[in-house]
Amino acid sequence: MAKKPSMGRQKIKIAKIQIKNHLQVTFSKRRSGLFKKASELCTLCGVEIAIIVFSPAGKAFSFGHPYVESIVDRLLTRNPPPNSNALHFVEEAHQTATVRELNLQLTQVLNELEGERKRGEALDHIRKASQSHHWWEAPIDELGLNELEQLRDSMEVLKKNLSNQISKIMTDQAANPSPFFDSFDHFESKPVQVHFASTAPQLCSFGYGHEFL
Amino acid sequence: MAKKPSMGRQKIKIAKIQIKNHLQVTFSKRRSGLFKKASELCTLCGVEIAIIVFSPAGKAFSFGHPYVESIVDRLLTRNPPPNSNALHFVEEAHQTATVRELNLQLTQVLNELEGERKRGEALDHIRKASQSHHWWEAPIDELGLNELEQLRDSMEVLKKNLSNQISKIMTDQAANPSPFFDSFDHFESKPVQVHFASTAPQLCSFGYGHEFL
DNA sequence: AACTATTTATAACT
DNA sequence: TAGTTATAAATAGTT
Repeated sequence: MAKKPSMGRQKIKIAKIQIKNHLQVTFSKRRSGLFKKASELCTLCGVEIAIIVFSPAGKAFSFGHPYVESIVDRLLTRNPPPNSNALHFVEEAHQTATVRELNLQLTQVLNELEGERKRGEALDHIRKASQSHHWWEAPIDELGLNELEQLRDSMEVLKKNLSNQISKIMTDQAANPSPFFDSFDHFESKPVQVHFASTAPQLCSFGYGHEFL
Repeated sequence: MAKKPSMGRQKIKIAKIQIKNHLQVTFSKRRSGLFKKASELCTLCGVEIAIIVFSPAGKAFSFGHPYVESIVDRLLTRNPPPNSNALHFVEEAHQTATVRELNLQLTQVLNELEGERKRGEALDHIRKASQSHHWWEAPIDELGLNELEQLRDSMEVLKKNLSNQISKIMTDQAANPSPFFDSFDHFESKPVQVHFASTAPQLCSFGYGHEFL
């Protein structure tokens, strides 16, 4: 008549579940939980929420209050408050300006993204390279400007070391001037002036999502 | 020394919160919790999720993995609007669609940026923690002539790559009358579909959401 | 799907 | 807005 002492809930790492069966169960449970949370938030705060989920099998699940379509449409059209009637004309008049503004913001953000991405990848490369004996063969295609500058400066140091070392060795042998090193002077005075504006006026990043101001 | 016996979490009824201040706090906390849950579900099950929330004040919050747009687009593709084949409709809505598209791009780029930024910070942390000096500044005293020559050749290649990379970046930054469209060569730009008054065929209701069969 | 031991989220308060 | 604490709610492992 022993009771069954279940292990109860165990702490898990938030990483892709490998066991397929387990994954399916977890997906089902957590999707249900997510929708319930959304439903409660709707009721408690009187807000509109839309959730779209594609299952591992590619099936679509959605939650929407009042409707998924209306909320998606609202986001896309950027319906501010319900007084758009009076503002509509003005907004249309400034359509071009708005587009231009958005383009500017988007460009800035894209630059920022590009910088961050390259930076991350560069760091990744550097990390991997530091563990390798052939670090100098690491591709630099995806390095960002900052990394390239850093690399350039570092290569300058390395060049000097290398130059000294070769000279030392060459002293005992035939002299062999390398045109390669001369070309480095080209980069010496290269001004680098790409600044990434860290502004995203319309959107705010936070914890797990984004806020449209 | 009287202790401080907090009431702790109290059970609440799932109904519209009346106290405005209280509602704001609850909204903020639960929205955060909802996005976290969504994030975990994404990671655990490798699924795509988009969430759109409009606050009581009408502000838009969104969560998307990988992008809100791609998920919305995927849902719409599966449930096509009745007159989606009308080409002139796209032209008619071109202005609006552009704004919408820009907003969407901005959203997805910001999502991406946040991820990259976190990743970069993490890598940066790892790098700083693991090494105090740069690998490329390592002494080369112990290298032999063959290795030095190999190194020199490698640097030749690296230098070319470096040169090309810097030139490319400088060119991109310098000559861009319309940075938005050029910048978006990185993304596959798809035609914007704007019309959501459609029905959702093959829709199944269950617990808190819907399932598209 | 049902059952619990636990973890996690969060209501009330600072 | 951000912490703290006690408690409600969600859920991982199991049946």
